[in-house]
Amino acid sequence: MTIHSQSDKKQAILSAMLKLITENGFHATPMSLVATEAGVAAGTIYHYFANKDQLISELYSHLKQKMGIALLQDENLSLAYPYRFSLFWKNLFTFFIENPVEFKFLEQYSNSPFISTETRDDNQVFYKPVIDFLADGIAEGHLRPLPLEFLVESLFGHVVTAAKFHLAGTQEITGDLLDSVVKSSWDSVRTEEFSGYF
Amino acid sequence: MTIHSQSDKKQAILSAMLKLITENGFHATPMSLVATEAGVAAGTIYHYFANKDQLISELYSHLKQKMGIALLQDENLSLAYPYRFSLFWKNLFTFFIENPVEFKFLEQYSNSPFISTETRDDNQVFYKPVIDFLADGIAEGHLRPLPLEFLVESLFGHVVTAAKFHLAGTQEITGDLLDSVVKSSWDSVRTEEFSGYF
Amino acid sequence: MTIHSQSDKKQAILSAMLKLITENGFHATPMSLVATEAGVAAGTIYHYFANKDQLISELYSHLKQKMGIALLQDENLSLAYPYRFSLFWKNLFTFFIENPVEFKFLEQYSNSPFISTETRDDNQVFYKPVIDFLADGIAEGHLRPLPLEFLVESLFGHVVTAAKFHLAGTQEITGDLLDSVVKSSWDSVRTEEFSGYF
Amino acid sequence: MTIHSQSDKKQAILSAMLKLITENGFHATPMSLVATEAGVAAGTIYHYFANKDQLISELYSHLKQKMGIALLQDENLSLAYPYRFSLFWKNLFTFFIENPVEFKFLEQYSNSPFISTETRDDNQVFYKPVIDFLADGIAEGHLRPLPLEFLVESLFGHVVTAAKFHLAGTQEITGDLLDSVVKSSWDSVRTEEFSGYF
DNA sequence: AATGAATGAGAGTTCATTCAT
DNA sequence: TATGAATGAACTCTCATTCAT
Repeated sequence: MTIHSQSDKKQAILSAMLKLITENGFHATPMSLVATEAGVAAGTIYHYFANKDQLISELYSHLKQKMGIALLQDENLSLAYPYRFSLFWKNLFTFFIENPVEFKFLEQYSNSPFISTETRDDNQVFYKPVIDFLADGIAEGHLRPLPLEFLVESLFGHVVTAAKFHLAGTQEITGDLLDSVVKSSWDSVRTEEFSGYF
Repeated sequence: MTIHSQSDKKQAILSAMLKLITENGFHATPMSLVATEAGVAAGTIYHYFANKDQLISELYSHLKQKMGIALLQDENLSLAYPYRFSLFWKNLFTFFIENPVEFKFLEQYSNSPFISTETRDDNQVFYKPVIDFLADGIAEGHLRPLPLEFLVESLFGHVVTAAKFHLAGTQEITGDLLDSVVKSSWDSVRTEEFSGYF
Repeated sequence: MTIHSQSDKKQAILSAMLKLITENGFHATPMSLVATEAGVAAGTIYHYFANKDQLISELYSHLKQKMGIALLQDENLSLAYPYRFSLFWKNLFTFFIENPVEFKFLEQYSNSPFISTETRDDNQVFYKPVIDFLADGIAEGHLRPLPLEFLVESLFGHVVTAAKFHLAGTQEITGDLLDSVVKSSWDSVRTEEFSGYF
Repeated sequence: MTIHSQSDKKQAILSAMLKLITENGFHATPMSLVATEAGVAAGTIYHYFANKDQLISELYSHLKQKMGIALLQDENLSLAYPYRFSLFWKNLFTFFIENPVEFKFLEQYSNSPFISTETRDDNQVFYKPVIDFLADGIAEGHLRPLPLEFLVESLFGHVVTAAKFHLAGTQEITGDLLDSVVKSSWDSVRTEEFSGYF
């Protein structure tokens, strides 16, 4: 009679690493501690992951995918462009503030040397629908003709900044304030045509 | 005839750490390597810095100050609000793209556990003039009444995103594109009154 | 087929430390040398002991206990007081000269800053029967009414001095000389009543 | 205008080492700390002492000599043997309790590997008069015919034990108690002839 | 004589990883 | 599959000692 099923253990290891690395950082999170927190033996980790970097990398991929799914939730192609924009924006924002630990991990490690460029690129697939949505927005004159990749990073940055501010705890971003913030983001990319929205 | 003056050595250590930590990350930058790169003995580092954390912390403070000075360059109180906005924006952007290593370090460590909250707070003084400028902007109706701290982080994020894109090398942000990007940032915070600028 | 059982390794580490520290002293006994002498890897020491101080402390406790057991050997409550005194005295003396390395360690570290007051106190339990024996001796008029703790230290000192002299090798303390030495010690604490013994 | 004269500095270094090594032990007393405590530069120590071991050794010799002088104070050859015995005993005891730091140092280092056998032997000269006194005591039938060196160590041990007990602070050894303790020591070495003294 | 910055070997300790069970 | 004792390279940091000034 074991406490963990096989995939339970893998999940427990990932969760333990997520929790510990977010709290203490990479170099203050020894594998032995991950093992203890996950309730498995140190050696067991190496049945599921080749090494520490692989574990981090897999955790990153896992969370990136989770984020991609959240981003696309309730996508509705029949909505007007600004409303679709708003939906994606709020989807991402909601994912961040409802998953603060995951958010903090992604914030800290997306640009760190622990995640290889290859790993980063592999996980872009989950965002393709939104990138296409933005490309269409430029093509159809809803969005300014800024370089697409810049546009993506810029908008992503807006949501991140808002989520960090919200989670800092001084002032919640909800209701009217949330709408103002989305409008602020939208105003930075929309063309003249859409000045009336929101 | 010595090769180093006293402050030369301290500076050499800071530079070596900046270079190595940006390339390899904190935990892949042993003090022995810093010593070699700086051309000093391992023990010498400990004459100037109490420990590795202190060294990182002092490096952070040093660069934050340098960034603060660059931000305020050519400040001109007689200019119209949007032009002052544009000056600060471009000052910061220029500092980032002209000091890519410093930029990468600040990007990577500003929010990391290696920098204590105290160290972070201590270094906010250098930015006070710009924060006041933004607070005035809201008070005088040039900027939207968003929470001041959010506004600060949001605008800072715009410059960071632009600098990262520029440095990625695919497409330079200069000339008209730079103006478009500044306008995008400005449009996200300005009130209706200023729709005509840029 | 392994060379060491689990407790073998712990014991090997304790023995190695005992040998080396007695020969060279604390600060000339690096952990790496202890590891080599014990036939284990450096890291292995830290499975059994939290740090060097802990290792010394545990060694001390171990030997104090061993000494306590030797001291009480063949205790015989039906013997006359002076003969019980003589038994304890010779028990301790024999333990010292038969375990010269252990003796030297205890000599060198019992009063050193390496052993915490707490550790020292914790190990007094092994000597309680003898301390009671001495307290009874005063109460019953066999021993002079000197402060108990002084009496204990004084007699302990006699045995230590004799053992050191014996081990120095110039002249063995056995036979008649041993009896003279025990008598000397006894004469320093006995009351008039017992002037005839030995 | 200097603060220290030449020999002042040497003395300051010896005093600083004595204080620090007694408080913290050898391996917790770095030369840099000795320099600070003595109010001199680290390098200056090496003008007066070849190295750390030499410094310890010289400190040891210095204190042994001081102890020898104290031991022989008020020596009076015309006194009866037991009174001369008592004088030496109390001289040594007084030196110990009036110089507790020096006493602690001598206690801790006399038997440590830091003091070479050579250094130890060199300093025996200061005690020659007392050793002769004891040898005479045996020859003349005042003292038991125990090995001379054993007698010396034994009596020395008595004084040390008493001084340690006194300095521990629980109970002072003065007045009648001091007399009892000297008598205890005397009784352990005197022949029958002297049973009436004290 | 005196300084103290600089040295660099070596200390204690950690921890990713292995492997016999 | 799971264990966890064992490994040993590599880490941060200390400190006795030197030497240019």
